[in-house]
Amino acid sequence: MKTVTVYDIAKEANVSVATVSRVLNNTAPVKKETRDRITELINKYQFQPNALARSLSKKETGMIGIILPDITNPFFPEVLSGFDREARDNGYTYFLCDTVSANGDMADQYGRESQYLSALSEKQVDGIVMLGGRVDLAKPREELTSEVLEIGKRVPVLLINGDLPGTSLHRVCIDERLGAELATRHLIELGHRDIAIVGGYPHMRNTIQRTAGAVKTMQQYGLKVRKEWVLGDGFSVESGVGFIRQLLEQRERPTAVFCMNDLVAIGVMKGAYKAGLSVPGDLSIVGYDDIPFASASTPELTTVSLKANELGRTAAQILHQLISKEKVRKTSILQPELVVRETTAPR
Amino acid sequence: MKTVTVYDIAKEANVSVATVSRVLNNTAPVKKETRDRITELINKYQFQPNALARSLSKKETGMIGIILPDITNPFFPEVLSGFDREARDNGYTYFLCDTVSANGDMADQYGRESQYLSALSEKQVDGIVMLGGRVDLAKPREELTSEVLEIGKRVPVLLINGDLPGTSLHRVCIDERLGAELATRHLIELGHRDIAIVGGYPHMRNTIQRTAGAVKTMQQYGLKVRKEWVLGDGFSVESGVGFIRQLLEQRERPTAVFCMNDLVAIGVMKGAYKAGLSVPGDLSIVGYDDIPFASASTPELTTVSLKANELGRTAAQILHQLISKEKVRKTSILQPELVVRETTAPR
DNA sequence: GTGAAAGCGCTAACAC
DNA sequence: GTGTTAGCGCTTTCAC
Repeated sequence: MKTVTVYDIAKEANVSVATVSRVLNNTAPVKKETRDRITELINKYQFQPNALARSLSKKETGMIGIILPDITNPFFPEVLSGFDREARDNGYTYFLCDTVSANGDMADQYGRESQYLSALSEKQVDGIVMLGGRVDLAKPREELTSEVLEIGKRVPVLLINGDLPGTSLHRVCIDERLGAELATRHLIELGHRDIAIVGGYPHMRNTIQRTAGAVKTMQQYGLKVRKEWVLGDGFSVESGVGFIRQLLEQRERPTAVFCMNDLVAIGVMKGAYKAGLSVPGDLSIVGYDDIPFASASTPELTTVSLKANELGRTAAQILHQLISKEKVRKTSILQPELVVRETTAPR
Repeated sequence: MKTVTVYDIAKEANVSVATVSRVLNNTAPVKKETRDRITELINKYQFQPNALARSLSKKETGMIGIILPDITNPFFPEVLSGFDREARDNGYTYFLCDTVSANGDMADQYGRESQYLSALSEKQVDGIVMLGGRVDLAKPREELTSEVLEIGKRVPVLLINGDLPGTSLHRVCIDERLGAELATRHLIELGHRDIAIVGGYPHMRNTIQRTAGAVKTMQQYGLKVRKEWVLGDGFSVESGVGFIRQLLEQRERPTAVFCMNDLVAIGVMKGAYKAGLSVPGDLSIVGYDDIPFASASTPELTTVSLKANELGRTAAQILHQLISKEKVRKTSILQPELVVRETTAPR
């Protein structure tokens, strides 16, 4: 079953391939009569132009690459979904490049990012968006940065909620500090003075910023930030369970805990239950991200919405503008929002 | 900044493009000396072969398309993650085609599937996998089927947990009936006799099969299946909340409920709490899918694992074989597994 | 309004 | 071992 090409259509229609191409792309007027003849043949043979050939000559593919760490982390599908919608509407189709997921082997995460980066570049994608992974690092190694910078010269690169110091790549972010402030202030206004801050990784920008926001707010209100109530290393449910256990082992206990993300918050909640505490009766908990589970748990989780969907949507818009060579400002910052639900209560 | 091509490399190395191509693909022996010279230039210019051109001439792209309804539904990232891992290892990169997500506009879901189907085909993907959407329909419209069949003639198509009656497309599935049997039997063995079956959509194959499995099992044990305890139309948390409300309004109440998926189960659990019931004290609940949240909730959800990850992994394997023109059996069936956690207890 | 022909960048016979 | 050259299937000047 030979695949039919513009030549086949052209021949049978007694025109040149140029004309076929013209009706295909509506790129120049064609006499209605010939146009109809061609259209008919196209339908007859179910002709589908080869996108590879087209892209090769047009030097644009309508393909985008999106590199992220783990689609299994519910935060990412949310931004992806916003991104998808917008990108789709603009006629793009995208490669999903997951650098960790499944094998859970973080070890070579950055190596995999590099592989994808060059694979995408070879595939001539029109644009690349990165989130998580190296762009989350507070101090990425030099090569990690320069590599992206190099790619960025050939194709638009957009960072979501990340940065690569010194590159001035385009990025769309959430105001992380503000999010943390919102959460902390909420707790304080409920009368809490003994607040723990748990989760995250000290080498990640988001953790640093969120922690800074929380600490600053507590200090503004004259609250003391206790070292032993600031626990790190983990973004998972399990780590959350561990954090609350550590907290409960101490002589003095906090009455509220601000978690670096919702997964940790869920873990903390689980751990609290197992320890016989009631939430929010004995312990108020606020998360961060507002993943779907946040509203599915019982009690429903009070959290900070990162506007994941909007983040993705905005990213797609900006990337599109970048690809269209429109002027775009380097950094777009979205405002997070506190979502008060059921895990927080007056002290 | 002109992009460098094999010609540039060839010229500077004083060889022909053929030789460059040879070292690029290791497709024929090249004298070490010339090889080194070429390799050096490749590095010097950071030369990256244009995958479009390569694919155009080789007639293979290393690209796969995967069409699914909603990446925001936690079941899908799980299978995607298994798929990703395996596909990546085999050198594929894939387009994620989400047909619902974000806008939540189910209305034109099938239309979007069609669009993606032809977009992928034009992009010359090496294979396509479909899950959810039309392949979940018990009785898909004729065009929905024939369209896929048509595409299937030009490129391998694999269905995950779905089918298109009369097409004999390759597919990898879970034994849905068995899963439902496992769940139901578990409940019965705990002493429950009043079991409700809630969630799903009557026009979907999985719902039909799961319901059939549950009903059959109940009958085997001589239990009565009450019409008013079989509630449909919904796979969401909200629908679950609605189902339990309906159940509790009735004069006689079930002591256990088998849910069509975990989201519904979570909703049922929420609703039960709001109504002042304790789980599993007053009501045992079992879900279906084993999404990550199933083990994160409190109490942790007893559910049937669909082996989502394995489903994805297997799909990638089989698709690879299909692409490599190896012999593969049409249907692969995976066994589900009951995961007993905390939402089920003796009557 | 339409055609001829030169690319786009790579691979793969085939010849030497 | 290496070079020549004809594709792969489409777009796009430039003529007419």
